[in-house]
Amino acid sequence: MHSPAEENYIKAVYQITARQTEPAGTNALAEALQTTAASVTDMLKRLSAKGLVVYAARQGCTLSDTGRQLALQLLRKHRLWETFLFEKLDFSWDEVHELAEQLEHIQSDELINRLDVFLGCPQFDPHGDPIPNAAGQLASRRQLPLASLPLCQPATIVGVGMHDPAFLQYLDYMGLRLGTQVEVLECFGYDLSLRIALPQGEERVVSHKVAQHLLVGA
Amino acid sequence: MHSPAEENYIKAVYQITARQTEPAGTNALAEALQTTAASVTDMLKRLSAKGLVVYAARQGCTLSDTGRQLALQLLRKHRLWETFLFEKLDFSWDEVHELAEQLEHIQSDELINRLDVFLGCPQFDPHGDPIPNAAGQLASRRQLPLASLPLCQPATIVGVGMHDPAFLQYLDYMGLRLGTQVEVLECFGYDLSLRIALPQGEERVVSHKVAQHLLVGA
DNA sequence: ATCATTATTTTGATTAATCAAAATAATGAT
DNA sequence: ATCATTATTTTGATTAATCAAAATAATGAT
Repeated sequence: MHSPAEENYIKAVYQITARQTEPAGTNALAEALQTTAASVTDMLKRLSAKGLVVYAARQGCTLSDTGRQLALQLLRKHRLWETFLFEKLDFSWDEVHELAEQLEHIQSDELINRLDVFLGCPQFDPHGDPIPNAAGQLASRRQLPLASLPLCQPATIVGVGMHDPAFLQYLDYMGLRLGTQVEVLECFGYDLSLRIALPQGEERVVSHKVAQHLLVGA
Repeated sequence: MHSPAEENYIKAVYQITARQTEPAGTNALAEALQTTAASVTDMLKRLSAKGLVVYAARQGCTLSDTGRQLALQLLRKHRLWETFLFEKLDFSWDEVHELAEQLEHIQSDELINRLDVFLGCPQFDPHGDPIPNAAGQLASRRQLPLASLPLCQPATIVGVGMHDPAFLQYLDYMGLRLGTQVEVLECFGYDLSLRIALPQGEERVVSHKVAQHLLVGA
């Protein structure tokens, strides 16, 4: 159906257009895909001919409806494979992304649906990101950065706003995992770092940057 | 490291040279890979330059030591994925091959070793074929075709000599699965078909062709 | 409005993988 | 030994994916 290269472009367009209102630019795509602008222009023409993207020279690129559906299916596959690797094969949450980048290109709806059932139809992946269902729908959830959580209001860690392996390893080291109960005890005005309470009377101090990328549900 | 196309050639050379003493011919490879002789000649030159095969024009092709190691690792990945699909995702033994053809190209030793552990380090795949270990070693086993089993000697189905989905579906339908106890009650001289006993007093009659491709362990 | 900078596209090439058709080597029968 | 058949390779092309360098369009500052 579609080559891995094509699928990677579709994912990149999806990701870039998800965080901005303008169409994805050639350079932004080249950056995201670790390739050159010339290659991107070339591929966008092919994807446009296939009806997966809307593209006109120098206007940038957006996904068509079919392109968006494809992107959501890829996201579904990626996140289900991540869940499999984390839950069943005991990979850590900083290791699963790279492997899922390969696994998401396996072509079989039947396989992915059975994997979904095998995993118990999870709603969220190991990073707390929502897993699209077979129809491409994403669960939504009430969440806010730990940095925005009021003092003395217990909450649960439900996700991360950054997927950098170093950040994830740091969170593991600090005992800050999905599902962990947290409560902000004190905010230091100087650098906005937070003193937080964990279960069993444990305490941690985390920087503002960390608190911005730790998502909690009330 | 190696492209899926290269890996498929290596597998084909392995399979062909496993069942004959001569090197694999260009046409035989083209047939196995569903491609043309011209493409094969071309690829053999590239694989030879990479040191994976031994090839000289019009002499046919054999695997080098590194090529053989690669072939065994591919076989390991293929059979472990088949086992996963069969044991965990409830695919039937006639469905697993095609999916494993894709999955075997996933590049990660760590992944495959963890999958191995997750599956309980199985020695044999859903067809009863041995799974190479991480060092490329294959378990061997005493086995013979049901057609060669003496009368009134109980045995267990341990493998199949043919992987055609239609054959595997037929065996399922007849209740002839890996692990099933069988005993030959009678051989009909006319067409060499066999009347066999299954557990719980069940009986079946199978053709000589079926009996040749059903492998049993005494 | 003009010009320098920046973003994007075009041009010309490359590599991997493929094929059809033509050329060549090997084989087997006489 | 010769010739027809068969197996294999070569030649010339194609497509997908890529890139460096050149060309072009858009943008923003003056």
